[in-house]
Amino acid sequence: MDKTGFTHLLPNKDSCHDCFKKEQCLAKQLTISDVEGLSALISKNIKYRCGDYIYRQGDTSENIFIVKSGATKSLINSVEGNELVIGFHFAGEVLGFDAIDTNIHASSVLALDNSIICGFSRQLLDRLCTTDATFQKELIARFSHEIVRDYQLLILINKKTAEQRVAIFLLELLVRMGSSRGQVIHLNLVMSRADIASYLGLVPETVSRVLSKFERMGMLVVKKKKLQIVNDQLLVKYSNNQPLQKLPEPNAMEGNAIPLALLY
Amino acid sequence: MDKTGFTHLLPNKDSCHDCFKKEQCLAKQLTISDVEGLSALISKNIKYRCGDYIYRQGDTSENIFIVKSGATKSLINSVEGNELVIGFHFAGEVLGFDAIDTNIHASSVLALDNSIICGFSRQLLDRLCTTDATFQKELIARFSHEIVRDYQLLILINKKTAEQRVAIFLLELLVRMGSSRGQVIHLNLVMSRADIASYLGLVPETVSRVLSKFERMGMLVVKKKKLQIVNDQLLVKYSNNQPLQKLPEPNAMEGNAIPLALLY
DNA sequence: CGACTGTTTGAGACGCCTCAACAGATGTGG
DNA sequence: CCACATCTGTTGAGGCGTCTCAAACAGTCG
Repeated sequence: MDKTGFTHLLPNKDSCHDCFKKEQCLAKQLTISDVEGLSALISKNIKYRCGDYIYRQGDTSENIFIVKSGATKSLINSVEGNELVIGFHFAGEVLGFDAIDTNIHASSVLALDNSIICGFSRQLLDRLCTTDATFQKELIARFSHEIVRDYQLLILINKKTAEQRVAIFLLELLVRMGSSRGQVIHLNLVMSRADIASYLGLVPETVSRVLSKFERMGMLVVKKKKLQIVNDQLLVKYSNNQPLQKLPEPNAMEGNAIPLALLY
Repeated sequence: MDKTGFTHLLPNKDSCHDCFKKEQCLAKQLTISDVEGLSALISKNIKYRCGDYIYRQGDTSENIFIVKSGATKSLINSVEGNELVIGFHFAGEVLGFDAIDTNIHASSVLALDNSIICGFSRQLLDRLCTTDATFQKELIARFSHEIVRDYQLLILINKKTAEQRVAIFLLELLVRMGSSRGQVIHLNLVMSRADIASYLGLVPETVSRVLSKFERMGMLVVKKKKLQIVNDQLLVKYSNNQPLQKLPEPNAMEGNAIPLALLY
């Protein structure tokens, strides 16, 4: 409510050369040298608070954005008014590809957490495109990557059960958070159940039920937005829709975790 | 069966300048002059027969393709083996964007009909990207467009009823086929019920049922793959999930169309 | 403290899928 | 030419998974 669009734009005092995310930057070469002073066209380190919009559907596109820290979600408002979450974005990921064609954003993006985001002006984009073949390839590669990602999301929503969707979602988060596998992993969900549900084509109640079931199965421990992944192998099996045996009824286990040995 | 990948590659005898689709071409400027002889890098007028693959998921990407006539579908095979139709492509549309990043196609494309397709080598793509700002902008615009299209498909599959999906699908086809509205329109579905179903996240039986219902409502006449759209306004209403009154039971009408006056 | 939001859990409804039977079109071979 | 198989599309009956609706609870904020 009180947070709508409130942002702090810091002066460009930080050089790209010192950026702690320069390895993943769209324009890596600017981080090596900046002979033409192009990095002045970058609005660095814009801080957003949880709930702030980075841009809104329908806005004129001024920048491409790169998430340096924090997390965001992107969503579309359909004509009926309900909103659909189409993605979550973490450090190193690029925002704003949906507006390059029409110059108008087809989706909104807002911060799920306090986030630092780097703004990359359209002017700079055009300039680098024409002068810098490396940048160009990188840009096109990211476009292509985005399309492939959308394809996967389509499969996810089209053909998977609720349990598969949640399992896949969690595994995907594990990968993107860079966690190592095969041990107890703490996963901090920055998004709400409603966000997850919308993203997966479900309702919040269903997401909640599935997480509860996974907890009863001994796959994970749910504590609000903190998850402990106890058995990611089982999660993988569920993501492939291969539950190993008939599941116990909720009331049959009284909320206790099943001995893992029983499941193999 | 006997059609797998059988294609005819004609010599490059046709100039881009004479191409009947040059207005929609990705590289319009080649159609004006070809000073550098770049159009020799284009494999023109490759003919595909119904069922031929243009490329397969996993193939190394050699070309970008532009549909000159006919129709194609693109699909992904998921790990479980079932295939998912993710799009249909008609004259003027570009194929192969999914492989620019990895150089490996993430989807397959095959002809739904006898089709003529123009192959645009990756080499030429790279060359034009670096030398031609207009081409570059056009390419990026088409990428962006593809992403927005995927978003819309996500909404379609995520939040719509079966009837909405079919109605939206038909209206979309009407637009892309360039038909004028407000009169009886003949629509030739080149794809099977199974293709439509897969694309819309349904099963063929459901598509068939919805089409039958629409026919009973007096919205259209179904004759195999030939559709007559009788009342597209009603189709629009159904696409917004606003059926006007309780529907009559199938057996109540004995297959006769409802007098349209009853519906308003 | 109450108001509010987000989450969990349960009971019931409903939409779409599954399975099955059948019709029509198409192709094949004798 | 017909008999037969195959494939696509249609229609029906029943089941299941997810949604809807409702209630209760926890956590947060004023």
